[in-house]
Amino acid sequence: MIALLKYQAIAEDLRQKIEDGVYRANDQLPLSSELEAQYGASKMTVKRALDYLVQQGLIVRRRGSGTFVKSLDASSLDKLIQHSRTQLLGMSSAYRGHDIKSRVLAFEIVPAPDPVAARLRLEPGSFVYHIVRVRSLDGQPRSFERSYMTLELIPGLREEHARHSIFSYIRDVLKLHIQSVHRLVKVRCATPQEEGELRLPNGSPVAVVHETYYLDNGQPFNYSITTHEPDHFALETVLVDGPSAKR
Amino acid sequence: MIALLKYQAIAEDLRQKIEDGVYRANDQLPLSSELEAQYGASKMTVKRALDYLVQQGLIVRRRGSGTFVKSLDASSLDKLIQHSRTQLLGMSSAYRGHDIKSRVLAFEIVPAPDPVAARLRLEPGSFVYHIVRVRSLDGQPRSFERSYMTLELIPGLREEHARHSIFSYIRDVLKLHIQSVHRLVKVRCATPQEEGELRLPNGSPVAVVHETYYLDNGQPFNYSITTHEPDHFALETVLVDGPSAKR
DNA sequence: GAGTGGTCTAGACCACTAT
DNA sequence: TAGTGGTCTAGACCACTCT
Repeated sequence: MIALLKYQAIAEDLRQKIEDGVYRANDQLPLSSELEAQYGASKMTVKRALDYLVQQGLIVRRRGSGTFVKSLDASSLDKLIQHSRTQLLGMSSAYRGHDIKSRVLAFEIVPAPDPVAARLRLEPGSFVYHIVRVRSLDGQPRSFERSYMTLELIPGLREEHARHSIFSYIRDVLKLHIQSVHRLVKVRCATPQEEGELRLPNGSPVAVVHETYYLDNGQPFNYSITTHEPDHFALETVLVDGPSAKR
Repeated sequence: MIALLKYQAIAEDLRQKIEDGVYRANDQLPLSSELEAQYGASKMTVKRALDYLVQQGLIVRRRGSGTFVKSLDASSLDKLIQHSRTQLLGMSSAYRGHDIKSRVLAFEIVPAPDPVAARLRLEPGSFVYHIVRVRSLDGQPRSFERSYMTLELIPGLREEHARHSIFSYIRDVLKLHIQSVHRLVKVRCATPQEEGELRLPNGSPVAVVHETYYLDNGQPFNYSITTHEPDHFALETVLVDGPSAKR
């Protein structure tokens, strides 16, 4: 286990207390000054911890009045807590404990098609891995993924990795860090191929997620288009208003 | 115009420079120490400004090596910059300059159905506004919205407001602040009513967005289910990995 | 080892809410 | 006016990268 930063430890502790019902919906949290004393932390550090929970959608802060647990129903609370733990993880980590299988339909090296080259910032015709997989959860096909990865940035990738976790190869073997993912969600009808692979009825709707993955040096290394069957697809986000200064 | 906080002003200035091409993809930004001198700001404040840009997906920071503009293609950059400006705004603000119309199909006060009462944290049977609207952009129907708002929290709402902007009534007249939105996206086939209102072909796929809006006191005041026609629906998000301390 | 960003502190001062 | 959270600073010290 990796040691937590102080503000993360404070946030984690408070999150646990919210999860355990020590602090309930609408409760006021201890004052900042009390939390500072309690955790032996400075004002900035406590603030940072609380900001983290605001970002995750669990609490609300109001200048002049206090910090409160959001009025959430049990199911939303559960989902938020789950969600905050699985933000940037691949499917393999997010669904730990389930039986995840990846069937590899294609694993080849090809010149990048133009739109792919643009997104991966490659010279037209640069070589990329082209990987097509069907991913199943507990035996049921859930998503159809077509992904393009820059050959140069991810050397030595094998079909073997595609069958398990490409991300663990990148992280554990290549020692590279994924910094961020840019995601675009759209909707359309399944193609005949998708209907076949995902065992969908004719004309079924699907969610199409376009993702570009970036390393911590700012380079995109993976562009993928993933089609999700509609019954289990659900994407959650929390949008929080920022500070707005001097009205 | 509202005065910007110092870190926001710095972030804004740097964002503008990225947009203007002063800093281009893969460029290294000035060192933190140089930015501190340039803006007359402390280390923490500069860091906060840069964190803001990281959050928006524009830059990448690497301890020991520097801060760099992400390697983005022009179209992604445009979208990100647009996106960062329209995070929490309603449709009316996000599409300023376009012709937005809301046709109100229903505006009534009813006892909250159970699932709605749960999400709005109301006693079963409490009264809520029930508003159904079709929203059109430049004359084309884009979304079908069914929304439930807590009567008690939003007094005095009239059909008139629903035809224009409910949010501006809440903000400007009631002087309430929207703190956050919890959003869930799903996919399914359009219902016959949706097909009719959105002028969709039979069996068309639609994106269904469930949103719960919270005030800055932590109370949910609006639960809405919005169906979007598939051709123009596109939802973007940026996920960024957090700090990870002491490996 | 020299240079980068990251965390944390202690405290001054500001903005907002409640009463 | 008392009490809340928010911003910003100056500086100590830490963690990582590069060469």
